[in-house]
Amino acid sequence: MLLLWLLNRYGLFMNRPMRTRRGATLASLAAELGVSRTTVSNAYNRPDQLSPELRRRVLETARRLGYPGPDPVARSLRTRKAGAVGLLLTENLSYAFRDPAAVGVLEGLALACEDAGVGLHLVPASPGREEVAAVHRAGVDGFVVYSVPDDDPHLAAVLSRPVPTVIVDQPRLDGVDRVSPDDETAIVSVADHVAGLGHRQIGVLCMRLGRDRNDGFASVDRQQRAHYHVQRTRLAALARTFEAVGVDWNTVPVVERFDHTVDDGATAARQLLDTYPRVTAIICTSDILALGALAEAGRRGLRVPADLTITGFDGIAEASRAGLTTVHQPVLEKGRAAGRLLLSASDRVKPEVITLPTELRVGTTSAPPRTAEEQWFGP
Amino acid sequence: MLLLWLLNRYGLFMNRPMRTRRGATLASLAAELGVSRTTVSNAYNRPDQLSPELRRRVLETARRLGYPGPDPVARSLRTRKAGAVGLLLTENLSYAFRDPAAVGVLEGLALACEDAGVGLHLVPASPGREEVAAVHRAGVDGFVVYSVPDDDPHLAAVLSRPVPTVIVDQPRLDGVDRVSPDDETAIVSVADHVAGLGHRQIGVLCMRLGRDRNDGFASVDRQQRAHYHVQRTRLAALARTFEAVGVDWNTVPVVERFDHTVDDGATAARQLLDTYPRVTAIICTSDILALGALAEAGRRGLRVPADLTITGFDGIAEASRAGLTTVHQPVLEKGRAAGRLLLSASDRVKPEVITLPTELRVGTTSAPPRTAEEQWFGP
DNA sequence: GTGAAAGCGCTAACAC
DNA sequence: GTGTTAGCGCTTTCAC
Repeated sequence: MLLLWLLNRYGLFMNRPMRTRRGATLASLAAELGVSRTTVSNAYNRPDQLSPELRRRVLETARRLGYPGPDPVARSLRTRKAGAVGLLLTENLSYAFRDPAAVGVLEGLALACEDAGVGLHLVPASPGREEVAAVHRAGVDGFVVYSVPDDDPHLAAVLSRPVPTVIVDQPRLDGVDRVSPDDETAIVSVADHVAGLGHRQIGVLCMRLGRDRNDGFASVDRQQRAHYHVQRTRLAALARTFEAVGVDWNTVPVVERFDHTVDDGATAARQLLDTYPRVTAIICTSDILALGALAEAGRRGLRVPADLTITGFDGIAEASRAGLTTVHQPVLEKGRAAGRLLLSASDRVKPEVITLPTELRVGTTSAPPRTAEEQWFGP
Repeated sequence: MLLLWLLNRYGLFMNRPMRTRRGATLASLAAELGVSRTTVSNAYNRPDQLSPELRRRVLETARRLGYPGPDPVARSLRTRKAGAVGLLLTENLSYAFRDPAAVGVLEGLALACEDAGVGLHLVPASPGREEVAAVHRAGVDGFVVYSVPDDDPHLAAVLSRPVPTVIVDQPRLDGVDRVSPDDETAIVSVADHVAGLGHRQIGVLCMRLGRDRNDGFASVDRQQRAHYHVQRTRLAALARTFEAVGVDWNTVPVVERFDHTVDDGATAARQLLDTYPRVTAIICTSDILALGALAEAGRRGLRVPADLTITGFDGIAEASRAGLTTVHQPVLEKGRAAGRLLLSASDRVKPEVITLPTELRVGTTSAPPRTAEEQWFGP
């Protein structure tokens, strides 16, 4: 039994006349049964189109011949439906799977796909790899693109394909569906909160601003030229808000990190505090970085928020556990909305942009700065 | 420009004579250029087969006509290569993405796929859904099946497809490639450790034993009939080890949980301790459950390991952070090995089984039991 | 270096 | 309820 199965599996077991040594096809099944291909096809796809008895015979013969049912690729070619959604994620997977915000999006997207009964095809695309062939090779009905830089070659490849595309977060492209939080409002709410507390000596920790690695301070020029729309927007909004309360943005240190881990957040905070020890608040463009900053503050014996205010962005579970002041965005919903949008794309004609709500969550890591006197003499 | 692009995108923009309103094809491109289809195909797939000049012309015309390159599905049909690996995961994705062990496997698999430049196709298959159509619809070159019950219908569907399959962890099927840790040895090392410390009043927390929900005590019969090979093996090995030191396994409470979360581990521990307060050690078949048990112990004011020994299984990062005594298994390697095995499947003929090493890691959650006197009068 | 012929395996009209 | 016809869009010998 097992032997037969193996032989059959490896295509060595052919009990039907055939030129090649491959398995049975719908045509060969039809021939064996003495019916037309249509009938066999119907047995699988439209059970109501043929008598139960005939259907039983077809399926039974199929089993006997080891016919595994209609070939999905051939069917896709014919029906012009791949039954899968592509996900483009230009990030190390090892990282993507560890970032709760990314996992949330992935999960939401997967849920939407599951609801629709379509597969989720992860396109292999590491950050370094310029190879976009994988995008062209993916047999999918559409793509979800998650947070890539403006000039990502994979994104260009995706857009060149004649299938609907939904971008999550970034970049912002006219004519392309998008799902993203109201980034501007969100970051402004944090900035207002921090500025409102009275902080004027601030520092910023941000994520990668370009496809090139720059682990260190980011000049205003670099900030403005950032290839990542989200970071660019957040920094610009911060600049505007603090300029409005009299802070010269040119004097505000912004530390960039290529990788996005808690450790990187910690080293970024260290770099910031080593050079600018008088900073009273660190605004981070992500919770992950903020958690790192929190760790570094602890290491230096700085009390948060008494000595230092730290804020994040995203509202991941770890952040609320740590009591981080942050902006929450519904990441799972983001992914799910993207999936739904994509799967309903054929119904629409005009590009749609879904903006998700965000919410400032004041935790225990933000407070008014100590006065200069307090700083030197204690409260 | 944008308008043109949009029109083209939605197939309304046809500058070529065509019956349908769909985009250009390789054939239409060839016609336009006055060359054969072969030449156009070569321009994409075998650049060395035609003059650079001609190739340039082809690509240039393609761009002009908005031809997105060879259709991946048609190509797959012709080449009999889908360029994707299917992943069958009969578990709520929301859970799968939260379980570090599962994420590790996923990540390793994704890495292997990335190395090979093939996509990873997540098959939509929730636990409840009996719908196996998605398996048949997936255009993939093979499947990786991650930890499903013996009688999973999706698994049956996968095996009916004429593509190679690699099973990770469970079930154990003759003739099918598999990658799994040495479960037996691993759990015995924990059991020996606990038994060696002198524990005789033990309790066990285990994961789902069948596709039916049974949140509560699991009879020996149920243990032995478990549809999940891994759990069955682990429980059997525990039974054997403790019987060997004089414990009657019939008296050992085993609490089962359908869902696999820290909270479930906590409620399971509560149920166990409420009914069997004299238990001195809780052996858990996963770190997640053990972390829950740890939390519950804290809630009850039980000191670990002074009052209660707790052990886990998997060696996830959270476990080492908590100092949990556990068995570590290389989850990332497991996924990567599965991917490599699958992608090299055509080279082999005989089924291969890869067994990964495990390692007992004694932490700070295991110690000898207090004597009866100590229990009542303190140390 | 280029082209002609021959399908890959299937489904959707439409006719019977 | 069942069969006939006509491709879906592509690659791949093999000839020229």
